[in-house]
Amino acid sequence: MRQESKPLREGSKLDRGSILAAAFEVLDAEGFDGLSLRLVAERLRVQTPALYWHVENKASLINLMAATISEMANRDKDRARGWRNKLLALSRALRRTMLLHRDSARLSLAASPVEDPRVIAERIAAPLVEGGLSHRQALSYCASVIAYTVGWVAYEQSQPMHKFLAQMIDFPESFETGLRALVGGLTNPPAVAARNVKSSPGP
Amino acid sequence: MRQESKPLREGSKLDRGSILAAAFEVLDAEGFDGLSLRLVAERLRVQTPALYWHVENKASLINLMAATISEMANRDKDRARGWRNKLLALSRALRRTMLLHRDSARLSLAASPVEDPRVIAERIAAPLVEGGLSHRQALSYCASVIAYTVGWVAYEQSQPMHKFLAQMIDFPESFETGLRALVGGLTNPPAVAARNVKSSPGP
DNA sequence: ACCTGAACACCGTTCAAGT
DNA sequence: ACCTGAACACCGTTCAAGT
Repeated sequence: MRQESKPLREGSKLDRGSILAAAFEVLDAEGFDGLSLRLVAERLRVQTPALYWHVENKASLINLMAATISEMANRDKDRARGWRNKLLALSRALRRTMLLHRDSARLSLAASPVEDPRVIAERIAAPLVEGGLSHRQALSYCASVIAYTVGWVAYEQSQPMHKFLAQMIDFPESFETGLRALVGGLTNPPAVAARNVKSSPGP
Repeated sequence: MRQESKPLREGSKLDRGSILAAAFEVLDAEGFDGLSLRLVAERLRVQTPALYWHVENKASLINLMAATISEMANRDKDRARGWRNKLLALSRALRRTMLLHRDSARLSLAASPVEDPRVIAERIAAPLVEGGLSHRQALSYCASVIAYTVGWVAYEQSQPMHKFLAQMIDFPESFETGLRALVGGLTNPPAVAARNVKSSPGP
Protein backbone atom coordinates (compact mmCIF):
# COMPACT_ATOMS: atom_id res chain seq x y z
CA MET A 1 0.00 0.00 0.00
CA ARG A 2 2.99 2.34 0.37
CA GLN A 3 3.35 4.01 -3.02
CA GLU A 4 5.51 6.99 -2.22
CA SER A 5 9.20 7.62 -2.86
CA LYS A 6 9.31 4.85 -5.43
CA PRO A 7 10.17 5.45 -9.10
CA LEU A 8 7.06 3.69 -10.37
CA ARG A 9 5.74 6.86 -12.05
CA GLU A 10 2.39 5.17 -12.71
CA GLY A 11 3.17 4.15 -16.27
CA SER A 12 3.57 7.71 -17.55
CA LYS A 13 6.33 8.29 -20.07
CA LEU A 14 8.50 11.34 -19.87
CA ASP A 15 8.10 13.64 -22.85
CA ARG A 16 7.47 17.26 -23.67
CA GLY A 17 3.76 16.90 -23.04
CA SER A 18 4.02 15.40 -19.58
CA ILE A 19 6.71 17.91 -18.65
CA LEU A 20 4.47 20.76 -19.78
CA ALA A 21 1.55 19.39 -17.79
CA ALA A 22 3.67 19.03 -14.67
CA ALA A 23 5.07 22.52 -15.16
CA PHE A 24 1.57 23.99 -15.19
CA GLU A 25 0.77 22.11 -12.00
CA VAL A 26 3.83 23.56 -10.31
CA LEU A 27 2.94 27.01 -11.65
CA ASP A 28 -0.56 26.80 -10.19
CA ALA A 29 0.72 25.52 -6.86
CA GLU A 30 3.78 27.74 -6.37
CA GLY A 31 3.32 30.73 -8.65
CA PHE A 32 5.72 32.03 -11.25
CA ASP A 33 8.45 32.83 -8.75
CA GLY A 34 8.27 29.31 -7.33
CA LEU A 35 8.38 27.55 -10.68
CA SER A 36 11.56 25.45 -10.76
CA LEU A 37 12.80 22.52 -12.81
CA ARG A 38 13.46 20.63 -9.61
CA LEU A 39 9.82 20.79 -8.54
CA VAL A 40 8.70 19.80 -12.03
CA ALA A 41 11.05 16.81 -12.00
CA GLU A 42 9.93 15.83 -8.51
CA ARG A 43 6.31 15.79 -9.63
CA LEU A 44 7.28 13.44 -12.46
CA ARG A 45 9.36 11.25 -10.11
CA VAL A 46 12.45 11.90 -12.18
CA GLN A 47 15.85 13.44 -11.55
CA THR A 48 16.14 17.04 -12.68
CA PRO A 49 18.72 16.52 -15.45
CA ALA A 50 16.31 14.07 -17.13
CA LEU A 51 14.23 17.06 -18.23
CA TYR A 52 17.11 18.33 -20.33
CA TRP A 53 16.70 15.48 -22.78
CA HIS A 54 13.24 16.75 -23.77
CA VAL A 55 13.58 20.48 -23.18
CA GLU A 56 16.51 22.74 -23.90
CA ASN A 57 16.44 24.64 -20.60
CA LYS A 58 14.11 26.48 -18.24
CA ALA A 59 13.69 29.46 -20.56
CA SER A 60 12.63 27.14 -23.34
CA LEU A 61 10.11 25.45 -21.04
CA ILE A 62 8.63 28.85 -20.21
CA ASN A 63 8.43 29.69 -23.90
CA LEU A 64 6.58 26.44 -24.53
CA MET A 65 4.15 27.15 -21.70
CA ALA A 66 3.42 30.61 -23.08
CA ALA A 67 2.95 29.16 -26.56
CA THR A 68 0.50 26.63 -25.16
CA ILE A 69 -1.57 29.42 -23.67
CA SER A 70 -1.54 31.42 -26.92
CA GLU A 71 -2.63 28.35 -28.86
CA MET A 72 -5.51 27.66 -26.52
CA ALA A 73 -6.66 31.26 -26.80
CA ASN A 74 -6.42 31.14 -30.58
CA ARG A 75 -8.53 28.00 -30.72
CA ASP A 76 -11.75 29.26 -29.21
CA LYS A 77 -11.74 32.84 -30.45
CA ASP A 78 -12.74 32.99 -34.13
CA ARG A 79 -16.22 32.81 -35.51
CA ALA A 80 -16.85 36.55 -35.14
CA ARG A 81 -17.31 38.75 -38.21
CA GLY A 82 -15.81 42.15 -38.80
CA TRP A 83 -12.45 43.24 -37.42
CA ARG A 84 -13.93 44.88 -34.34
CA ASN A 85 -15.73 41.74 -33.27
CA LYS A 86 -12.63 39.71 -34.04
CA LEU A 87 -10.54 41.94 -31.78
CA LEU A 88 -13.13 41.68 -29.01
CA ALA A 89 -13.21 37.89 -29.36
CA LEU A 90 -9.42 37.69 -29.35
CA SER A 91 -9.14 39.70 -26.15
CA ARG A 92 -11.87 37.82 -24.31
CA ALA A 93 -10.50 34.42 -25.32
CA LEU A 94 -7.02 35.46 -24.27
CA ARG A 95 -8.21 36.62 -20.86
CA ARG A 96 -10.34 33.51 -20.34
CA THR A 97 -7.42 31.26 -21.19
CA MET A 98 -4.93 33.14 -19.07
CA LEU A 99 -7.17 33.04 -16.03
CA LEU A 100 -6.96 29.24 -16.15
CA HIS A 101 -3.42 29.33 -14.76
CA ARG A 102 -1.87 31.35 -11.97
CA ASP A 103 0.58 34.10 -13.00
CA SER A 104 0.12 33.26 -16.69
CA ALA A 105 0.37 36.94 -17.66
CA ARG A 106 3.76 37.38 -16.00
CA LEU A 107 4.86 34.11 -17.52
CA SER A 108 3.83 35.25 -21.00
CA LEU A 109 5.69 38.51 -20.59
CA ALA A 110 8.84 36.63 -19.57
CA ALA A 111 8.67 34.36 -22.63
CA SER A 112 9.93 34.78 -26.14
CA PRO A 113 8.01 33.38 -29.11
CA VAL A 114 8.80 29.81 -30.13
CA GLU A 115 7.57 30.18 -33.69
CA ASP A 116 8.90 32.62 -36.24
CA PRO A 117 7.38 35.99 -35.33
CA ARG A 118 6.57 36.57 -39.00
CA VAL A 119 4.33 33.51 -39.02
CA ILE A 120 2.66 34.52 -35.77
CA ALA A 121 2.03 38.03 -37.02
CA GLU A 122 0.65 36.72 -40.28
CA ARG A 123 -1.74 34.30 -38.62
CA ILE A 124 -2.96 36.91 -36.18
CA ALA A 125 -3.28 39.72 -38.70
CA ALA A 126 -4.78 37.79 -41.62
CA PRO A 127 -8.38 37.58 -40.35
CA LEU A 128 -8.33 41.29 -39.55
CA VAL A 129 -7.03 42.22 -42.99
CA GLU A 130 -9.85 40.15 -44.38
CA GLY A 131 -12.13 42.25 -42.17
CA GLY A 132 -11.08 45.45 -43.92
CA LEU A 133 -7.89 46.63 -42.22
CA SER A 134 -4.52 47.29 -43.75
CA HIS A 135 -1.68 45.02 -42.72
CA ARG A 136 -0.02 47.68 -40.59
CA GLN A 137 -3.29 48.65 -38.98
CA ALA A 138 -4.06 45.03 -38.15
CA LEU A 139 -0.71 44.56 -36.41
CA SER A 140 -0.93 47.86 -34.61
CA TYR A 141 -4.46 47.26 -33.35
CA CYS A 142 -3.61 43.72 -32.31
CA ALA A 143 -0.65 44.98 -30.35
CA SER A 144 -2.82 47.46 -28.48
CA VAL A 145 -5.53 44.92 -27.71
CA ILE A 146 -3.07 42.25 -26.58
CA ALA A 147 -1.14 44.76 -24.47
CA TYR A 148 -4.35 45.85 -22.77
CA THR A 149 -5.48 42.29 -22.16
CA VAL A 150 -2.21 40.88 -20.84
CA GLY A 151 -1.60 43.99 -18.74
CA TRP A 152 -5.07 43.74 -17.28
CA VAL A 153 -4.77 40.05 -16.43
CA ALA A 154 -1.34 40.65 -14.92
CA TYR A 155 -2.94 43.02 -12.41
CA GLU A 156 -5.93 40.75 -11.98
CA GLN A 157 -3.57 37.88 -11.08
CA SER A 158 -1.39 39.96 -8.76
CA GLN A 159 -2.37 38.86 -5.28
CA PRO A 160 -2.02 42.17 -3.40
CA MET A 161 -3.62 44.18 -6.19
CA HIS A 162 -6.51 41.78 -6.50
CA LYS A 163 -7.14 41.60 -2.78
CA PHE A 164 -7.69 45.33 -2.59
CA LEU A 165 -9.08 46.23 -6.01
CA ALA A 166 -11.65 43.44 -5.91
CA GLN A 167 -13.65 45.35 -3.30
CA MET A 168 -13.47 48.61 -5.23
CA ILE A 169 -14.15 47.60 -8.82
CA ASP A 170 -15.78 44.67 -10.57
CA PHE A 171 -13.01 43.00 -12.55
CA PRO A 172 -14.99 41.48 -15.43
CA GLU A 173 -17.11 44.58 -15.81
CA SER A 174 -14.21 47.04 -15.78
CA PHE A 175 -12.27 44.85 -18.16
CA GLU A 176 -15.20 44.85 -20.58
CA THR A 177 -15.68 48.60 -20.26
CA GLY A 178 -12.05 49.28 -21.10
CA LEU A 179 -11.97 46.73 -23.89
CA ARG A 180 -15.07 48.11 -25.58
CA ALA A 181 -13.72 51.63 -25.23
CA LEU A 182 -10.43 50.61 -26.83
CA VAL A 183 -11.85 48.63 -29.72
CA GLY A 184 -14.71 51.04 -30.24
CA GLY A 185 -12.27 53.94 -30.38
CA LEU A 186 -10.10 52.42 -33.10
CA THR A 187 -10.95 53.87 -36.48
CA ASN A 188 -11.44 51.94 -39.69
CA PRO A 189 -9.46 54.11 -42.09
CA PRO A 190 -6.58 55.59 -40.11
CA ALA A 191 -7.09 59.15 -39.01
CA VAL A 192 -3.98 60.19 -40.92
CA ALA A 193 -5.36 59.03 -44.28
CA ALA A 194 -8.80 60.47 -43.62
CA ARG A 195 -8.34 62.94 -46.50
CA ASN A 196 -8.18 60.50 -49.43
CA VAL A 197 -11.53 58.83 -48.93
CA LYS A 198 -13.01 60.23 -52.12
CA SER A 199 -11.93 57.82 -54.84
CA SER A 200 -11.35 54.32 -53.56
CA PRO A 201 -12.05 51.53 -56.04
CA GLY A 202 -15.16 49.61 -55.06
CA PRO A 203 -14.60 46.20 -53.47
CA MET B 1 46.66 54.51 -9.12
CA ARG B 2 45.16 51.05 -8.57
CA GLN B 3 41.71 51.71 -7.19
CA GLU B 4 40.02 48.39 -7.71
CA SER B 5 39.24 45.60 -5.27
CA LYS B 6 39.66 47.96 -2.33
CA PRO B 7 36.87 48.74 0.10
CA LEU B 8 37.24 52.49 -0.27
CA ARG B 9 33.75 52.89 -1.75
CA GLU B 10 34.58 56.45 -2.75
CA GLY B 11 33.07 58.04 0.32
CA SER B 12 29.53 56.87 -0.41
CA LYS B 13 27.53 55.70 2.58
CA LEU B 14 25.36 52.66 2.34
CA ASP B 15 21.68 53.45 2.68
CA ARG B 16 18.37 52.78 0.96
CA GLY B 17 19.04 55.44 -1.64
CA SER B 18 22.43 54.19 -2.75
CA ILE B 19 21.15 50.60 -2.77
CA LEU B 20 18.23 51.65 -4.97
CA ALA B 21 20.55 53.48 -7.35
CA ALA B 22 22.88 50.49 -7.60
CA ALA B 23 19.91 48.17 -8.11
CA PHE B 24 18.75 50.23 -11.10
CA GLU B 25 22.27 50.06 -12.54
CA VAL B 26 22.26 46.28 -12.23
CA LEU B 27 18.77 46.14 -13.75
CA ASP B 28 19.87 48.18 -16.75
CA ALA B 29 22.99 46.11 -17.22
CA GLU B 30 21.65 42.60 -16.59
CA GLY B 31 17.90 42.80 -17.06
CA PHE B 32 15.23 41.71 -14.63
CA ASP B 33 16.26 38.05 -14.69
CA GLY B 34 19.85 38.99 -13.91
CA LEU B 35 19.02 41.31 -11.02
CA SER B 36 20.58 39.83 -7.88
CA LEU B 37 21.48 41.14 -4.44
CA ARG B 38 25.00 39.88 -4.93
CA LEU B 39 25.56 42.05 -8.01
CA VAL B 40 24.03 45.03 -6.23
CA ALA B 41 26.33 44.50 -3.25
CA GLU B 42 29.34 44.06 -5.52
CA ARG B 43 28.62 47.38 -7.20
CA LEU B 44 28.56 49.03 -3.78
CA ARG B 45 31.77 47.26 -2.69
CA VAL B 46 29.97 45.64 0.19
CA GLN B 47 29.21 42.09 1.28
CA THR B 48 25.75 40.88 0.35
CA PRO B 49 24.36 40.52 3.89
CA ALA B 50 25.12 44.20 4.49
CA LEU B 51 22.11 45.05 2.31
CA TYR B 52 19.80 43.36 4.78
CA TRP B 53 20.36 46.07 7.32
CA HIS B 54 18.75 48.67 5.03
CA VAL B 55 16.30 46.53 3.07
CA GLU B 56 14.13 43.68 4.29
CA ASN B 57 14.82 41.30 1.38
CA LYS B 58 14.95 41.13 -2.39
CA ALA B 59 11.17 41.31 -2.79
CA SER B 60 11.13 44.48 -0.73
CA LEU B 61 13.89 45.98 -2.87
CA ILE B 62 11.84 45.25 -5.99
CA ASN B 63 8.81 46.86 -4.38
CA LEU B 64 10.85 49.97 -3.63
CA MET B 65 12.13 50.11 -7.20
CA ALA B 66 8.61 49.87 -8.58
CA ALA B 67 7.44 52.55 -6.15
CA THR B 68 10.26 54.81 -7.31
CA ILE B 69 9.10 54.47 -10.89
CA SER B 70 5.47 55.18 -9.98
CA GLU B 71 6.54 58.27 -8.05
CA MET B 72 8.58 59.62 -10.94
CA ALA B 73 5.66 59.09 -13.28
CA ASN B 74 3.30 60.82 -10.88
CA ARG B 75 5.57 63.83 -10.64
CA ASP B 76 5.59 65.00 -14.23
CA LYS B 77 2.08 64.07 -15.26
CA ASP B 78 -0.42 66.56 -13.84
CA ARG B 79 -1.18 69.98 -15.22
CA ALA B 80 -3.80 68.68 -17.66
CA ARG B 81 -7.45 69.62 -17.25
CA GLY B 82 -10.43 67.32 -17.61
CA TRP B 83 -10.36 63.64 -16.75
CA ARG B 84 -9.61 62.55 -20.30
CA ASN B 85 -6.53 64.71 -20.56
CA LYS B 86 -5.46 63.60 -17.10
CA LEU B 87 -5.70 59.96 -18.15
CA LEU B 88 -3.71 60.66 -21.32
CA ALA B 89 -1.06 62.51 -19.31
CA LEU B 90 -0.89 59.71 -16.75
CA SER B 91 -0.34 57.07 -19.40
CA ARG B 92 2.26 59.03 -21.34
CA ALA B 93 4.20 59.93 -18.20
CA LEU B 94 4.11 56.32 -17.05
CA ARG B 95 5.43 55.07 -20.37
CA ARG B 96 8.12 57.74 -20.53
CA THR B 97 9.29 56.90 -17.03
CA MET B 98 9.26 53.16 -17.56
CA LEU B 99 11.30 53.42 -20.74
CA LEU B 100 14.10 54.93 -18.66
CA HIS B 101 14.96 51.52 -17.21
CA ARG B 102 15.24 48.12 -18.81
CA ASP B 103 12.50 45.60 -17.97
CA SER B 104 10.73 48.10 -15.73
CA ALA B 105 7.31 46.83 -16.80
CA ARG B 106 8.05 43.25 -15.79
CA LEU B 107 9.56 44.55 -12.58
CA SER B 108 6.44 46.57 -11.81
CA LEU B 109 4.22 43.56 -12.42
CA ALA B 110 6.34 41.47 -10.04
CA ALA B 111 6.08 44.07 -7.27
CA SER B 112 3.49 44.65 -4.62
CA PRO B 113 2.61 48.17 -3.46
CA VAL B 114 4.65 49.59 -0.60
CA GLU B 115 2.06 52.11 0.49
CA ASP B 116 -1.44 51.31 1.65
CA PRO B 117 -3.42 50.59 -1.53
CA ARG B 118 -6.24 52.77 -0.22
CA VAL B 119 -3.92 55.76 -0.16
CA ILE B 120 -2.59 55.02 -3.63
CA ALA B 121 -6.08 54.62 -5.04
CA GLU B 122 -7.19 57.84 -3.38
CA ARG B 123 -4.28 59.86 -4.72
CA ILE B 124 -4.70 58.48 -8.22
CA ALA B 125 -8.48 58.77 -8.35
CA ALA B 126 -8.90 62.16 -6.68
CA PRO B 127 -7.94 64.38 -9.65
CA LEU B 128 -10.25 62.38 -11.90
CA VAL B 129 -13.16 62.68 -9.51
CA GLU B 130 -12.51 66.40 -9.54
CA GLY B 131 -12.69 66.14 -13.32
CA GLY B 132 -16.26 64.86 -13.20
CA LEU B 133 -16.03 61.09 -12.68
CA SER B 134 -17.53 59.01 -9.91
CA HIS B 135 -15.11 57.30 -7.56
CA ARG B 136 -15.76 53.86 -9.03
CA GLN B 137 -15.44 55.15 -12.57
CA ALA B 138 -12.17 56.85 -11.78
CA LEU B 139 -10.66 53.65 -10.38
CA SER B 140 -12.02 51.53 -13.19
CA TYR B 141 -10.75 53.86 -15.91
CA CYS B 142 -7.37 54.20 -14.23
CA ALA B 143 -7.05 50.44 -14.04
CA SER B 144 -7.73 50.12 -17.77
CA VAL B 145 -5.31 52.87 -18.74
CA ILE B 146 -2.54 51.57 -16.48
CA ALA B 147 -3.07 48.01 -17.69
CA TYR B 148 -2.81 49.17 -21.29
CA THR B 149 0.29 51.23 -20.63
CA VAL B 150 2.23 48.68 -18.58
CA GLY B 151 1.23 45.86 -20.92
CA TRP B 152 2.36 47.89 -23.90
CA VAL B 153 5.71 48.81 -22.40
CA ALA B 154 6.25 45.20 -21.34
CA TYR B 155 6.09 44.17 -24.99
CA GLU B 156 8.07 47.21 -26.06
CA GLN B 157 10.85 46.19 -23.66
CA SER B 158 10.80 42.52 -24.60
CA GLN B 159 13.89 42.02 -26.73
CA PRO B 160 12.61 39.40 -29.20
CA MET B 161 9.24 41.15 -29.63
CA HIS B 162 10.86 44.51 -30.15
CA LYS B 163 13.39 43.24 -32.64
CA PHE B 164 10.67 41.98 -34.93
CA LEU B 165 7.76 44.35 -34.27
CA ALA B 166 9.95 47.44 -34.63
CA GLN B 167 10.16 46.89 -38.37
CA MET B 168 6.44 46.30 -38.73
CA ILE B 169 4.88 49.02 -36.60
CA ASP B 170 5.96 52.36 -35.20
CA PHE B 171 5.96 51.91 -31.43
CA PRO B 172 5.25 55.49 -30.30
CA GLU B 173 2.62 55.98 -32.99
CA SER B 174 0.79 52.72 -32.32
CA PHE B 175 0.92 53.34 -28.61
CA GLU B 176 -0.66 56.75 -29.12
CA THR B 177 -3.31 55.38 -31.43
CA GLY B 178 -4.37 52.74 -28.92
CA LEU B 179 -4.23 55.13 -26.01
CA ARG B 180 -6.40 57.74 -27.71
CA ALA B 181 -8.84 55.05 -28.77
CA LEU B 182 -9.08 53.76 -25.22
CA VAL B 183 -9.46 57.11 -23.47
CA GLY B 184 -11.64 58.52 -26.21
CA GLY B 185 -13.92 55.50 -25.98
CA LEU B 186 -14.52 55.84 -22.24
CA THR B 187 -17.81 57.58 -21.59
CA ASN B 188 -18.39 60.35 -19.12
CA PRO B 189 -21.62 59.16 -17.57
CA PRO B 190 -21.42 55.37 -17.69
CA ALA B 191 -23.27 53.81 -20.59
CA VAL B 192 -25.62 52.15 -18.12
CA ALA B 193 -26.81 55.49 -16.76
CA ALA B 194 -27.08 57.07 -20.20
CA ARG B 195 -30.82 57.61 -19.68
CA ASN B 196 -30.63 60.31 -16.98
CA VAL B 197 -28.70 62.97 -18.87
CA LYS B 198 -31.57 65.42 -18.96
CA SER B 199 -31.29 67.37 -15.70
CA SER B 200 -27.71 67.76 -14.55
CA PRO B 201 -26.94 70.93 -12.61
CA GLY B 202 -24.73 73.29 -14.62
CA PRO B 203 -21.07 73.52 -13.63
C1' DA C 1 24.32 51.00 14.66
C1' DC C 2 26.29 48.88 10.90
C1' DC C 3 29.04 45.50 8.47
C1' DT C 4 31.81 40.93 7.69
C1' DG C 5 32.50 35.79 7.34
C1' DA C 6 30.76 31.63 7.23
C1' DA C 7 27.16 28.72 6.51
C1' DC C 8 22.55 26.71 4.69
C1' DA C 9 19.07 25.51 1.41
C1' DC C 10 17.79 26.04 -3.09
C1' DC C 11 18.50 26.88 -7.89
C1' DG C 12 19.92 26.05 -13.29
C1' DT C 13 23.08 23.52 -15.85
C1' DT C 14 26.77 20.16 -17.39
C1' DC C 15 28.60 15.73 -18.00
C1' DA C 16 30.36 11.27 -17.36
C1' DA C 17 28.33 7.10 -16.57
C1' DG C 18 24.87 3.71 -16.62
C1' DT C 19 20.94 1.00 -19.15
C1' DA D 1 17.79 6.79 -26.91
C1' DC D 2 16.97 8.07 -22.39
C1' DC D 3 17.96 8.60 -17.55
C1' DT D 4 20.93 8.82 -13.03
C1' DG D 5 24.61 10.65 -9.85
C1' DA D 6 27.69 13.80 -8.88
C1' DA D 7 29.41 18.11 -9.38
C1' DC D 8 29.73 23.38 -10.31
C1' DA D 9 28.48 28.15 -10.09
C1' DC D 10 25.15 31.09 -8.56
C1' DC D 11 21.39 32.53 -5.73
C1' DG D 12 18.53 34.46 -1.27
C1' DT D 13 18.80 34.41 3.50
C1' DT D 14 20.39 33.78 8.46
C1' DC D 15 23.37 34.60 12.18
C1' DA D 16 27.19 34.86 15.12
C1' DA D 17 30.88 37.80 15.39
C1' DG D 18 33.41 41.88 14.84
C1' DT D 19 33.81 47.27 15.11
